[in-house]
Amino acid sequence: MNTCAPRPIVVAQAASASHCANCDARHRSVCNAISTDDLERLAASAIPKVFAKGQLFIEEGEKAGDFFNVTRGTAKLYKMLPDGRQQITGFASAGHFLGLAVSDTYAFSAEAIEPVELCRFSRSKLRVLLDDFPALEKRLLQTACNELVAAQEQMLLLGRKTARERLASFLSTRIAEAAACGEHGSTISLPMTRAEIADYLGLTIETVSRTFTRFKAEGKITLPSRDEVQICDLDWLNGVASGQDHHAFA
Amino acid sequence: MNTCAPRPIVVAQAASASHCANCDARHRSVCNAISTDDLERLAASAIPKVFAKGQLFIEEGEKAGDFFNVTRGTAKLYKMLPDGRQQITGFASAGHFLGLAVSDTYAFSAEAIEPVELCRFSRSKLRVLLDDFPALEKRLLQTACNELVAAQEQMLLLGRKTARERLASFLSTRIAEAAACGEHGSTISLPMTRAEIADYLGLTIETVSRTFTRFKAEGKITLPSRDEVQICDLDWLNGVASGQDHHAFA
DNA sequence: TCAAATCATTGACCTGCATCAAAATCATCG
DNA sequence: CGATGATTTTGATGCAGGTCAATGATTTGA
Repeated sequence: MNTCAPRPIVVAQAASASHCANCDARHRSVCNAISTDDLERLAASAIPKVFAKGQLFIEEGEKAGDFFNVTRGTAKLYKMLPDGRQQITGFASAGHFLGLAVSDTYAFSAEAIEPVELCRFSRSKLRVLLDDFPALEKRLLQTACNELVAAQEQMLLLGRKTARERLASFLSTRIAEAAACGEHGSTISLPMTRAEIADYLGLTIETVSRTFTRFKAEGKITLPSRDEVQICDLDWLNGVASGQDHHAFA
Repeated sequence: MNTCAPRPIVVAQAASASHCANCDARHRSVCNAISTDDLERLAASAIPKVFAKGQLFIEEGEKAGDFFNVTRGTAKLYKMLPDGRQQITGFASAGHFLGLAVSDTYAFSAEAIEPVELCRFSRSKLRVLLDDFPALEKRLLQTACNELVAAQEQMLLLGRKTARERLASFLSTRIAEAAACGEHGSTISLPMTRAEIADYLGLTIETVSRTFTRFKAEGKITLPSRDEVQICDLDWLNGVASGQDHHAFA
């Protein structure tokens, strides 16, 4: 069974306490552009939904009728070629806004890689919200700019970095994201499989696995469990990630 | 000498006819969000500039004080690794808005690959414009979304496509862009060198050259000159670009 | 007009990562 | 549990595209 609510569920509250007011992801999502007083307006347009691991909830090429805001869990965003080759363009976790596209069809697919909770906005309802709350639009533009910067960084990775550098960049980014969320440990947990890491980094499963093994053999990381990585030498990791010593052999 | 104005220059007009009103690129840029009546307001904030081929006008990591809107010519946008490896993330031609970044430093560098004319906006002046013209902000968000979609497509290319597919995608996109600008011929002119194409596609100069040669040998394109490509079989090109027949040998 | 510099093409060879193929480990559930 | 299937690791081998090295072609400038 896929149960998706490991935290206490707040059921059928009085109308005054909207689900938006209780949302853990609010402060880190675009919704923080809406003042507390206006949260009910927001809550009226946002329909909470839950998807089990493996469920596809955005499909490339389909009519783009809805926007989503992830409040819990992680989804992979990806594009595919007709013969099945897949490129994951990003992982969306709590606070991530999905569907930013002017076109009337989705440009990518999205699938839950662990139980995902999100809020759904219809295109039309979002338009009304944007007209009523210019701050929300500003916030959305900011978000889009940040994603653009991340996308450029990923292009550098995919176009010019070696397998070692790609995996180091991936781990380095994850550590930084965890730190930004207040988790300052040296261990990160990876909700995605090796196959998904490979599809994100433009590599194969085997190369990802071998590179993990080599990092471990070099004493730079440990692998406490299948989905945990402990970074032993963060400076070294960041150095490799940024492409220093491409041809050094230390 | 680098002279950059092959078209008649409009000099020192009466204040009533602003440079924005005469701008060829206006209708295809974010500036078309501003009504004709308000053009003077826009012109007062936009300072025209010219850069010769080879000039760097945005440098990654520098303080991001200005935004730019290209009105003529082409610039390459790129990121570099410390050892010189370069990834071009895009080519910006007339109508392209540059500098979209929330951070206070530029995330990429920009260099003119042919004489470039552009309008410069200071961060502060742009902010005022955005506050006064919400439509401009909406337009900017649209633009950012479109670039995001293009970036995702490029990630698919860099992460999963073969050299043949990459070059075919590049040519296919260029043909489509030309068509969108009203040029419906089967010949495209490339303002960039082979090295720049390579840095855009995540390949080497040699591989780009060899792939061009093979396409020519297969009768799918001709190369009338160094910077022109004529597409003989557009359907074939689009097929290869979209990754069909990865393992076909026709 | 010609020399020098830049850019493009072509060829020979090499390597990092992909592919193919087991084996080992882990997760799920009857 | 213990069996079954999924995931990960490891090994052997192959190849697409990189590297190195000339040679042509085109542009630039004196």
